[in-house]
Amino acid sequence: MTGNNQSLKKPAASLEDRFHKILCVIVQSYIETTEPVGSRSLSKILDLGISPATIRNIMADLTEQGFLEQPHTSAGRVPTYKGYRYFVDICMGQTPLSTEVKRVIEQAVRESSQGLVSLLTSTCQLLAGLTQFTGIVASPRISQTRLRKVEFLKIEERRIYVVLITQSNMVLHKIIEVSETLSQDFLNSVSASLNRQFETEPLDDVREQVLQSLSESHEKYNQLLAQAVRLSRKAFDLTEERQLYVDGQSFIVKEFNDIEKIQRLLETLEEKITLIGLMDNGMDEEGVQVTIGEENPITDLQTCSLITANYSNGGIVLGSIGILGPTRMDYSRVIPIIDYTAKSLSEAIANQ
Amino acid sequence: MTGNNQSLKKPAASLEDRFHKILCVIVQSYIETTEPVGSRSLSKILDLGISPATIRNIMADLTEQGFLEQPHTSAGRVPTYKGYRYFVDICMGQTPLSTEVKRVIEQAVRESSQGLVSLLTSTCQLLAGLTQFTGIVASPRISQTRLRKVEFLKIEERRIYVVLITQSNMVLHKIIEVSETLSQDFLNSVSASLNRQFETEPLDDVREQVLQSLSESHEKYNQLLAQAVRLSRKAFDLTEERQLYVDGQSFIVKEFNDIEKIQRLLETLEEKITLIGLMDNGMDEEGVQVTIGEENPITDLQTCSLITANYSNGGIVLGSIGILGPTRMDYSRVIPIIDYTAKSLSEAIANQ
DNA sequence: ATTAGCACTCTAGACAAATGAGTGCTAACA
DNA sequence: TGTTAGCACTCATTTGTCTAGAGTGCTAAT
Repeated sequence: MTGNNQSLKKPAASLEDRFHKILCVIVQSYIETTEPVGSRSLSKILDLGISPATIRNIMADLTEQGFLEQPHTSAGRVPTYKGYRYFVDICMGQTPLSTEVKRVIEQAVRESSQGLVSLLTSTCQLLAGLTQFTGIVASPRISQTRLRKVEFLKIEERRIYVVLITQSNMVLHKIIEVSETLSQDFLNSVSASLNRQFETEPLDDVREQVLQSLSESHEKYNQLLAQAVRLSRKAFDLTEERQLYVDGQSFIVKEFNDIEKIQRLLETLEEKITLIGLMDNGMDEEGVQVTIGEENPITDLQTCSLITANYSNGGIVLGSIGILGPTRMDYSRVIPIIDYTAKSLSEAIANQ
Repeated sequence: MTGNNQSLKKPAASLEDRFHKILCVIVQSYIETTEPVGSRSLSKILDLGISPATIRNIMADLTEQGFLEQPHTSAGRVPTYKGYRYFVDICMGQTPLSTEVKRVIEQAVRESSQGLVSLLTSTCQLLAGLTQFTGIVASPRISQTRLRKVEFLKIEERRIYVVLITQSNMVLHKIIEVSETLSQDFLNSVSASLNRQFETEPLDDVREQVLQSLSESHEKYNQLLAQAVRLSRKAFDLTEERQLYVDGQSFIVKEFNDIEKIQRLLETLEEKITLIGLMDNGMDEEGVQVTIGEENPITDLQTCSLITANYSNGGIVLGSIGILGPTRMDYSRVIPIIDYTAKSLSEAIANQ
């Protein structure tokens, strides 16, 4: 799906040098102008003394090979997703980020030390602002993270506020309801014991171990222990309460003039669950991932490209960030932004 | 701005009965069909044996008085914001909510007991889903709420996680950074003392009192107390970190076919700060507030109507919820939904 | 006061013609 | 054999014109 270089491994090998050059220039020109590019203007841009007629022949071949297509007979050529893929994988250079942009990213990420939610929210805003496309941020898969500390805070007779602090100092919190009345002292003792016992376990394993410790201590089974187990089970039952932050939907309108397409895109962006699944697809891969047009499994997004990168802590991938824009976006500009932002975000989480 | 019944207090007094009836039917018909309504069809709908010509005369008068306008000379009439205002204030009945809708609202609000953020998020989704317009929810003005409990949790050498529980059992939390190393024991003693001292104070006053208690205990001033004061000051410096939740932007596309207008609206919805200010405008008023078209101070929203209601706890208004839709929305359908949702939300907060 | 009748206005849609960008093909050329 | 000039052709877009239809405002009759 993503990062597929399928049939096109080497540049000069699979396509003649000129083919290569012409394809790149077509994509580049189309990205700049949004206009289908014709043989005459291409001949001028190339400035290699090749006549439009020759170029027409080459373009016909490229079309046959699936890199280009024509909106209609008498229009210029437009890249297919395969054309963009070739461009991204082979032709494209990356515009290095100016130190100013870097500073903006670092600052934005550093300033929001008000906890994870505000950090992710402002990262999302940052992405949208810098790229001028729709920013998307998926919150961490918490089950993969390791726990450092648990605290229980009784806020009412049967309601307990649970604070979970991960190894990377992320603070998670939830309210749980319990059926029995538990004293704060009891809660403290449970948390103390948990903290000692499970300090470095991935969250997913904690529940398992709680159950095990129950059976191990079978003989000293008692009422309190049972309560502690019930409590812990609820506390760690976080069943992937993933969040998805989206910002800059208005940029979508700018890029598409088909009103129905706009609506479908906005609807898709409101389907958080689908999008989270999509973002998670790239969790295994490193670096920036580019999903172009029809490479995207979600039909409504097949006129778009999704640029994502993971953020992580201590080698463990937590979640991913990215932007959604039209296939004809300026990849060389956007990719470095996503890359740097993801890295800065990872650092910010590590330094918290 | 909102709730203004300016020049039109009594129905039968200011306008003849027939004027009243015709205006109402025009608004109603336009809301249903989205088509400018002409004299002929109106004559049929009314079925009072009044000829189109007569109706034309009346419509001309209503236009002169500013209740109606014509998109162009040969079109039917369309209500102005003043026309809608008359309709909402005087003509309109409210469609009572079906028990099913009520149950949906209560259930949605009740199910999300995972804390305030998720409660507000799902309320917003609920509003969008039920009304099929864009849902907007502003988080509580926390400075107005009363405090019940404060806890400090040391998550790192110089980072402290502060949990604030309000009288209405809302949980607020933030991370603060301190310059000196503080022991968890010390933190506990500070929170214990604060809890005793300020239990029922509005959050805004707490900081004041902390400073006062400092000067009062001037003679017993010591290092620890100074630290405690610094800590508390930071903890309570919440400077209105308001959140705004928006959901269902895609519904905007459905309602407007001008692509530029859509973009401007989406941009406005991304300007959270502006919107929060707008929502806060109605904080003093009770019940559902309707801001129609040009009544709205924000230019880009003047083709829309904003329906809002406050949610509160113990008589104190916390924040507001609402929807944004086109001026020609079905007010009688939407208003009861907002009303009931706001009340349910208030209850949910109270029962937490 | 109400209404019928009529001339008038304006929009939306249909149709045709002109425009122009761009192609594909063929024959000539180096 | 690869390249190019030339030309006929295609098709989207634009412009102009026309018509149908809906609705109005005005006037004169009831």
